[in-house]
Amino acid sequence: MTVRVRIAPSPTGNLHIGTARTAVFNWLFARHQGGKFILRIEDTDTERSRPEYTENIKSGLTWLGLNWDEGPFFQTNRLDLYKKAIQQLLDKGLAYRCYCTSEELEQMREAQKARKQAPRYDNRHRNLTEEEKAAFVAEGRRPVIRFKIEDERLIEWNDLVRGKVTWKASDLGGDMVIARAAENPEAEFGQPLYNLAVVVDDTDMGITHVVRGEDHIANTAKQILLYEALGAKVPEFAHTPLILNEKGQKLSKRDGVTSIDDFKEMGFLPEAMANYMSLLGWTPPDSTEEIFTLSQAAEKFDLDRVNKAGAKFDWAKLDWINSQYIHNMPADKLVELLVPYWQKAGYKVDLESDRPWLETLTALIGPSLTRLSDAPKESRLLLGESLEYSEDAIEQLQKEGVGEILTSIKEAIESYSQLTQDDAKDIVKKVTKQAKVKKGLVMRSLRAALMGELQGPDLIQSWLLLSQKGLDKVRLQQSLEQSMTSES
RNA sequence: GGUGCCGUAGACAAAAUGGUAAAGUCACCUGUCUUUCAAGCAGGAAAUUGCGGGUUCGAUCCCCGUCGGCACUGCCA
Repeated sequence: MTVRVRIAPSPTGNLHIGTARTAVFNWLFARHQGGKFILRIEDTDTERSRPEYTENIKSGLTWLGLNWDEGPFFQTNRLDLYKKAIQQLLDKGLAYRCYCTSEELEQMREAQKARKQAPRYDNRHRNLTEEEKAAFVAEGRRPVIRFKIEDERLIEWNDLVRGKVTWKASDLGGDMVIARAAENPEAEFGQPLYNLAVVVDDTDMGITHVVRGEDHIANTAKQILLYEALGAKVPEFAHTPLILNEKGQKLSKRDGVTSIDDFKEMGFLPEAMANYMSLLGWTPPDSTEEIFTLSQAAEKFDLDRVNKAGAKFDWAKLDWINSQYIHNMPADKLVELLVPYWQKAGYKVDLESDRPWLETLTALIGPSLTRLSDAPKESRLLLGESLEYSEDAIEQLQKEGVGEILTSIKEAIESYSQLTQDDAKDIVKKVTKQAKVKKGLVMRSLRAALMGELQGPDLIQSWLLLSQKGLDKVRLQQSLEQSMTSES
């Protein structure tokens, strides 16, 4: 039997991290089993569904490297299938028309709550007489279709993550709505609803394993009933733990950044995101190494190593994983990812005309980056024209003898048309000897003069970069003025 | 209110068919390298395995209870 799994997002928002993580698990499972990973867009909620969200979901999955083998299928293109299934249930007497108004239902639930009872539909229209039906119709009411749920049923399945799960049908809230009321008075019934559409699709698409978040557990119980009613084979189920926010609640849009787009924008790499998401609730068998690609994970992935407890989302760990990917990326590749962030920050960089310089810059600041978006901040002193001296840099510049040292360096530079690394080192050595001071003093002073700060990436490299832009002389001059004015 | 699930260090978590001092990773701290920061490397600290009881020679792993957290409880998905 070939394994077939699916990710079935609804296009009512951008690709959410929770959906993406579910997609990761499905993808890993499919790849490990040599099965198929299918994308299905659940757009039966026509009110809230938007094509741009579908696009966002597709591009997000693609960005993460979660390629699908079939689809995307759209539920709105498959309405006939659902209609047929609903009609079938109606014909078999397993479903019926319910004419309750939403006000009536709400009132009923309120009353139940007031009596401290569990809110549920009381199946009041299950056995309407023809006269009663006719009366509702005459009132202009349009019915929904409800699927009968027999309270005494016990639903059981062997969950691939949680083991044996049992559910009493009486805890499912009464007969469930599977189709909305028709908007068109001619129609038999309206839009099919989630649980019905899912079961029809999963059956039709030959889905063998349904891997989804544990917030769907109650739906699984309902859906098993539907599979049986439709005479379909029940697939295997696996319910993964939820991703939790800092407070331990299900991560939701209210927690700020939750869409994959946002993470991309913030400078996270797709490999890092996928890596981190796979670790949210799953551990590889020999788990001392936590940096791995999706394909490497797929080799070892198994649902029985998926954890049952919810996983708290940890920015620090994501950052660390992201930094690992950035640090291990060759500069010629990394630079291409950095350019947009520089440009967004207002720096006029042009990869085509300035590639070697930008690549050297990238190699220099690479190890300081946690997110791609750190690039402007980490490289601003090398990219920017003007310089603001920090307090300790000014202090450094005002130290005795520093002015002379900088002057010597400035003079030394004049004799080079193009400074090389060796030249730079030679100059430092010479000036150090000449001034009879420690090398540290020269380096610190030079750093203060060139960068305006006392800390940062390798100074010689930074100097060379500035030199290639002709900025070293300018800054040396500027710092000399700075030290003079302050000295007086 | 009901139902379900979960509860190992700040976070993610491993392991034991019940058996010697409970993996690993991040964060944190220290050292090292360096002109400096970061990265890297080396090391350190951190858990009476939610709590109480039971079974047992022995439980964190089994049983009972309890507390806490979360999820679900829609003509959303």
